[in-house]
Amino acid sequence: MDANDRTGRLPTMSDVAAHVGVSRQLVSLVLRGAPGPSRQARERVLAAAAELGYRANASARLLRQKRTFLLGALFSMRNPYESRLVERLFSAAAARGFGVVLGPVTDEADRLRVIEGLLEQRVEGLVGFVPRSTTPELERLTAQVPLVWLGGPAPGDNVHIDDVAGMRAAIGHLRGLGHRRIAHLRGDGSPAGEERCRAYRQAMDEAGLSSQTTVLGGGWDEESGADVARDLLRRRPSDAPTAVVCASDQAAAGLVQVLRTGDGALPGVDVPGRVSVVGWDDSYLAALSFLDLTSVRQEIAATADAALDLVSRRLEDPATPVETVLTAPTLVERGSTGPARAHRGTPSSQRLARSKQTSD
Amino acid sequence: MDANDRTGRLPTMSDVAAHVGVSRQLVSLVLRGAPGPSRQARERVLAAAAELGYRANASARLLRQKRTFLLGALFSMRNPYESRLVERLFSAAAARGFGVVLGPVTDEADRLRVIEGLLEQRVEGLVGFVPRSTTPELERLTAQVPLVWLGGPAPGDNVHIDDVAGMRAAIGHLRGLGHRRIAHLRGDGSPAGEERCRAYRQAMDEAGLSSQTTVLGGGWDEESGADVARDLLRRRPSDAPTAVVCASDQAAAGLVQVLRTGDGALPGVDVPGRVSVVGWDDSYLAALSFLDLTSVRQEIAATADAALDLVSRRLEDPATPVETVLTAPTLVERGSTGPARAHRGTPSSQRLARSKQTSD
DNA sequence: TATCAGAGCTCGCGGTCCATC
DNA sequence: CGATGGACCGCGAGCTCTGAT
Repeated sequence: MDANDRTGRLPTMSDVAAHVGVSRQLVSLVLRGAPGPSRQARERVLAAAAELGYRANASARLLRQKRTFLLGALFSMRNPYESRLVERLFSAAAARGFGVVLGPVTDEADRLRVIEGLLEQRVEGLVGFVPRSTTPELERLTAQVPLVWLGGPAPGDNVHIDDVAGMRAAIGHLRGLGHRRIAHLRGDGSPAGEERCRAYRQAMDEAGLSSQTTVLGGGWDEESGADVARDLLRRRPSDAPTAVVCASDQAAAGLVQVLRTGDGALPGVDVPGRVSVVGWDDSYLAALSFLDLTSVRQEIAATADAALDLVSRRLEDPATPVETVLTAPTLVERGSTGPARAHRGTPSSQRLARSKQTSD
Repeated sequence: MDANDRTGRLPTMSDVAAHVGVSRQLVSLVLRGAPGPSRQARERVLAAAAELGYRANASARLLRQKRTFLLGALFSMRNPYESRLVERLFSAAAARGFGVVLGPVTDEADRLRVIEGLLEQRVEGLVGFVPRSTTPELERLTAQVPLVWLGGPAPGDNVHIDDVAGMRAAIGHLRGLGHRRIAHLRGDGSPAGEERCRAYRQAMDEAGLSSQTTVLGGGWDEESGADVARDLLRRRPSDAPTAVVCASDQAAAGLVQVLRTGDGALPGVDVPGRVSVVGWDDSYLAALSFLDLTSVRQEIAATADAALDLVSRRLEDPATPVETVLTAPTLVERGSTGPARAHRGTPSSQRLARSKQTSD
């Protein structure tokens, strides 16, 4: 427990070996847990290593080994869903004997530099969230390494939620509650947003509700939901959707809060009494007691596992055909959806129908 | 633009050197941008490197160099504030010639392994968020490397917000609006939470409001705020605080939303009409249009810079005395705080005072 | 003499540092 | 000044060597 003497440098395997009076290789074998060393040798080496405060040098190990068993993760730390998934990627990768090097992307232009950094660390593959847009440089770079895209459709291997199945589930649930005017609060213009919007249209068609198709807003965050809410509050009930399927929980949260609270002179309306809202992701937001959002769940663990399966396969056989894995969503039913109301009463009678009001 | 030939291994400096017909060292000098090589040599080497698709090997460089110029960041990816700060740490460190290695902590027990991983990568110092609790192993480990704690008081170098100054600003603001019954929605029992709570008491004392001191709840997240809101909604106005200073924006968000919307049979109340709310951090939540929280701002950039200053100083001189840097907070005034109302009217007259109500 | 566990030796991973031409 | 040769960072792969069975 001497820690390292203040030599300014950490002890190496040679130091440990000298301390015990054995060869450096023996120390290496012991510390790696490799077969060979005798029980006695093991104990003495481990004791010496602890005493000297030995700590492996990752650079040296990585440099020497044929493979690094490292994967890079390309994501935004600002996005809770991405962070969660990357967290999960850690344990899933560890279970397969891989380490994960984080590559947090800040600006879109930064992406290239992050990838270069990961490649300099000799990651064997990449798992990353689809960029809003791509560039020739990006494509050239990503062609050099096995890569699986997450979060939306992309050229090459990719894993993302089955948007159509999710929309079918959400819209089926709402139909069962009597809704017909079911709108979609869309994400942005990225491939992921477009895909989800297409899925909404398709699911509405399949449900025989083509004529009710309405796409609102445009954005993933709370503010996008809030904007749409203000729009809806201005409409007459007969002119507004009775349900909204959102592209994200964040947007759903903004939508619900502004719908309930109102805005300035606009009085709030009840959720789900007047409008039912479905979120997307089933993030922690959806589970908050005061939001209690029905949400289309993306299984984070399943997505992470599928991504690693794909990377592993491509590492083993670079010629394996490109694959898209759609993960199965599940609808988590909570309190933000409820029966559709027939709009026959006057606004005032509706107002009385539910005795919730804001005092003061 | 040949990319690397499919030899299975990336080209090395030797390959580039051979391709140009010069020595490996010259290539090294050119790629490092070191002085020495002639203009001609530079161009030819760079061209060859691009042609062959050369990419530096970080492990080899780190292994050879005397110093790594690497810092480790210990944080939770689930915490938006921590993630933001670490993001900022990246650019701030880069400006000083340091790289940052991320060490995302998941479980508290995991912390040790994360630190060990960073030390194996030979980070020269650590910047980390204070743990909820400490252990002997943790202390032994952190004693081996220059370390600056963030987010709360801790033994050793640390940088965190000046809680007392923040509380003074918040309470002063509220006093100016006529509030006296100013409560505190506290964080958890961690050092950071305790410190902020102490600061609240001190600031209340200084404001001559000792008798009005009230501490509510316990937790940083939205749900903690929601719980406190439900408690407040049950109280008679004369028995409830007219203002609440929260330990976090997240808690403030939960508080405001449940206060406004009400809960089940409990009708909502107006914010800031009935209760003023102050958040803490000035995170993106505070700026959301429908929350619009007055909040005590923690300057992320200033905190990151101060942390790097401290680490740098300790790297240069390990014997420099332990230091605590308190960053100056600023109060960002928004719409969640307003004039205190005298509670002389009847509840019904109060209800009429503001014509916001929930219909349907 | 053949076998084999246990330990050691040599080389080199891909760069940088220093001295030298 | 511009370029080079050699040593070396800390470790792991693969082989050799030793002595006991």
